[in-house]
Amino acid sequence: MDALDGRLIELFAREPRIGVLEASRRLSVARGTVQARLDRLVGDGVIRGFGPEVDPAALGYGVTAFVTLQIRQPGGHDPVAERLARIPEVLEAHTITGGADMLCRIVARSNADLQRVIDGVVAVDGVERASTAISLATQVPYRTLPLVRAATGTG
Amino acid sequence: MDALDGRLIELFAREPRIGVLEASRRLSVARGTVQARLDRLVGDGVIRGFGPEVDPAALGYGVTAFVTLQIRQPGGHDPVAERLARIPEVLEAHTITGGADMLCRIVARSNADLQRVIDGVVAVDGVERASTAISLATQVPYRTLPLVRAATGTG
DNA sequence: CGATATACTGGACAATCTGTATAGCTGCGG
DNA sequence: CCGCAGCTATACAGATTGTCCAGTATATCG
Repeated sequence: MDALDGRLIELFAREPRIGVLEASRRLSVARGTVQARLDRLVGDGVIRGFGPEVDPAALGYGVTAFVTLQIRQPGGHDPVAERLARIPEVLEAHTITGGADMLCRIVARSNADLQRVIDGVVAVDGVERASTAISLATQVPYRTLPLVRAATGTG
Repeated sequence: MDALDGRLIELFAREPRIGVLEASRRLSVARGTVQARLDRLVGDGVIRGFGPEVDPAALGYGVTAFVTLQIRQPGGHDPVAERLARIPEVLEAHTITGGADMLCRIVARSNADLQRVIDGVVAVDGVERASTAISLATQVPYRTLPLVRAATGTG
């Protein structure tokens, strides 16, 4: 990861459609270089992929909430996670340190719908207790560019 | 959003590189249809973009933590968010309901480095208190495909 | 110091894809 | 019954991709 990698990622983040050739022009390097760098970044897992980023809100799921769970320990976390994964509205789940055992991000169509989703979560076998915090506003939307810049000494 | 949209998103999520033409072949529809659908999905904001997904862990930031903040109310949330946004390791920040005022996702290079990042967060003017939960494992990685399927009645 | 490996440049090629446009067909709503 | 919207099928020029190659500079190693 050097500065060129950083600029490359930034460029593609800003204008994903430009393609390798145009990118090489913008960065003033040979096309083969861009191609090689990109292949390496993907190969190393730095870039997970170029999939479409779907906005849950545009799909009608305008309510986001963070739910912390307390798990009945005997079973362990994995079986719980496996069942949580079956709920489409559970976008993400982590085991965490601290008072709670897991933290998940869920979405719902409305506050009323949120109740339904939460019911689905607490109905998961092994979940003892759930505590919900609704996201009122996304002050900083998920991003990684500043981190890339920090890591590569770019911009 | 109908089933074709769902299959289209799923296809591009699985193999982002295939291109419009190949996608039209896979879905057995005309190329123009795929192009029109894609344009509409992007136009409607359902698909935010096709930017590279960067893995912070591959960049050396292997530690993820969720920090809940209590904010000194007089200033409001926005100035705090604005300052949090300047910290590259803050990947995301929300204002939330419940005991705490904000929840942010941060990353760091190590547990020791996490201390540095948290110090940076609590140093933000307006932050009264911070409570950190380290992510031990990502049981369900961030995903939206199941939601797309649920919303479109796909597979 | 000399030899080898690595990365980048600049160029070439065929095959493919994109952007864009047209015309005809079909189902739905007025 | 008519018109509109969405889809199919097709066309074409221009651009891009995947893949080579040779030459050069920088770095590494013995």
